[in-house]
Amino acid sequence: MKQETRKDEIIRTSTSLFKEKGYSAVTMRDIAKAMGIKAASLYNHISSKQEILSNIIISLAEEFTQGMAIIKDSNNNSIEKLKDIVNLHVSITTNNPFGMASLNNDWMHLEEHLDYYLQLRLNYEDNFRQIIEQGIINKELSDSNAEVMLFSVLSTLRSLYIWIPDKEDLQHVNLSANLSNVLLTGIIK
Amino acid sequence: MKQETRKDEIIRTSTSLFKEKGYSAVTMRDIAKAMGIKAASLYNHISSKQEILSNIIISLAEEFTQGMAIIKDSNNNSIEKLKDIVNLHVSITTNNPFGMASLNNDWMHLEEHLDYYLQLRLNYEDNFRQIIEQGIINKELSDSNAEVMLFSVLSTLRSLYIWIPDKEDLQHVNLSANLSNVLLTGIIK
DNA sequence: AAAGTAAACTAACAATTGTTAGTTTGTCGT
DNA sequence: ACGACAAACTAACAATTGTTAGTTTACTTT
Repeated sequence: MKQETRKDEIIRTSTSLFKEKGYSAVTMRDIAKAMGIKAASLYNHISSKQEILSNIIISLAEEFTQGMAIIKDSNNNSIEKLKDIVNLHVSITTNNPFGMASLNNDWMHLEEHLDYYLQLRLNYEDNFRQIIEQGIINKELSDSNAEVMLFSVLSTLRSLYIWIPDKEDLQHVNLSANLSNVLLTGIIK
Repeated sequence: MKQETRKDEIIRTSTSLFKEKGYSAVTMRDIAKAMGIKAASLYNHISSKQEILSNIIISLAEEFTQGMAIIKDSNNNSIEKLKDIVNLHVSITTNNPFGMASLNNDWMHLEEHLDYYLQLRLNYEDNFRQIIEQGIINKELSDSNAEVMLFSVLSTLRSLYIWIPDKEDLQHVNLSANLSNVLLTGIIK
């Protein structure tokens, strides 16, 4: 663990503000005030407001990409892979729930890195879809619409950031297992 | 069907812009330009930017509240009620997918009506939770964590707006049934 | 033709935006 | 004590923001 630089501190503070009001509604003066300094001082450490957003989003997107690559290439069956994906989301979201808000809601304000982000996301979704389709072929998953399955599971996983900061009683492992169960086997008895 | 007033037209245009960039990033001049008029002209029909957002969000929130009231008071069992809730979301989202983006992402920028909105939302979630808890008591639903179930199902339903405009091949009824199936019985064979 | 009205316009405002330039302050190794 | 450097500051900028005031345009009703 490297210790936190001033730039890291700016990013951490901004992340918290962005999740509450969204990127566009947060001003450089808001960020500065939250750190007890003046807006101009921020520019000793970062080059633009954009850069803060890129740092938050791209690093998270790359975490997902890397996690997915490992899961995809493993020798696990489809169901185990899906459980790993759930765990990946719970893990990343627990470490940075506020950043996940930006990833979900503010990605369209990326300018320079927008194309790169979209590429990562598309790739992630494709891998996810392939795992589900393989599960159907292997008769591990029920033979209903793969798109509906993908959408349903991914929607829940993407919304974790709203929920995780509030429910600290359910720990990591427990939440991941519980969620896998609900997503995979449903809620009906 | 009443015919569309100029104010309705402003709201409709704004709804589309808000879903693409979010409320804060859309200017009155953006809205005006999209309608082929000048920003000042908008004020012949609306009193503020705020009013546009309130109109979009509050009307949708009230639709959900009314729909939930009917479902709650029906004589259906828990599973039928849950299917009705899925159908409610699919129905409202299909009619106004872009408005659902504001409901999900821009509610925090409500000023005057923020408290009212939060009250509607809390009430909705409470009713949803009670239906799930009753389902567990009746042994219609499996006895796992009710909060995880609520979160999982509601997250998927709230994300429908991202998805519905793209997948027009799956019709209303079909999507609703398919989604109910996945949410209730899971994806495992 | 006159009057009324809905809905557009031009021009401007005060406030706020991201950002830059140049300067001061405090801490550290020499 | 001295120089270097990181990191804060003040002051200002050009552009953009939501909004207002007053005016013009084009129909419709009288």
